Amino acid sequence: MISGMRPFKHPPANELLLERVLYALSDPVRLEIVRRLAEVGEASCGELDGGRPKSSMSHHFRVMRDAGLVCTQSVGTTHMNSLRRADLDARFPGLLDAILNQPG
Amino acid sequence: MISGMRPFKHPPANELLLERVLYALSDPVRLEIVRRLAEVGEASCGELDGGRPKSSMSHHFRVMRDAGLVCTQSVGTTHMNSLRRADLDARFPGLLDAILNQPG
DNA sequence: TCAATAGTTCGATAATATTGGAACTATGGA
DNA sequence: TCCATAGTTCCAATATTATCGAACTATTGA
Repeated sequence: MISGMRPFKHPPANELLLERVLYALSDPVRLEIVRRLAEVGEASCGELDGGRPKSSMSHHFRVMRDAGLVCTQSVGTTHMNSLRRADLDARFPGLLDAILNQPG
Repeated sequence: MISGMRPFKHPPANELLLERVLYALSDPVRLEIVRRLAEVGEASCGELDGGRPKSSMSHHFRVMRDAGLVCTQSVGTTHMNSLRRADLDARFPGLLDAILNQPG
């Protein structure tokens, strides 16, 4: 089978909204996930739940996807998530780095 | 009378939380107010409502104060608001500038 | 002292978000 | 084919937030 099933909706970089990005990052769980992704590059959903229920995690990932923070793609039986660094940097220069450099 | 009545609670710089700051800025009304304050330095509440009811504005200013974004002090019969730039820059270096430099 | 102005606080309502269980889908492996 | 794994979707319950009128407080000026 050709990979890349599961048509997750990822908004194009030029349509990302600053407010949405800030909102997505204002939740401790999501901010931690973004930090982790910045470190490790990519990770499955399961690797990033802190023992939290899958449905809750699924919700948080959707918020981050809708905001344009992360990109999710099917790889075998897991969903790999990664930061949309390039898109974010293009649309909001310096923003992501400024946030990730903060204590927290 | 000695000025500076109205003991508004302004959290100390070292206690500011990144999540709270991001949340406060994730609302279009508040983000616009912060942008405006960055331009004009300081302004009363009334100068920054966009025809919105006073009670709504009061709510938004409180959110921003609690997050540590703005400082409010009584001046005569008005409340003057200003960005807590120095405190924010000390606690979250580069964050405020990065956000204010964004389009939107 | 009285009226006007600026803004807060209270209270109710509506809108939005978070949480998590249960059922469902898709994939890979035995 | 059957099972386990990974995650989504659906749903209901709870919690948080936003909005705005009305009543209240503080300050200035007449």
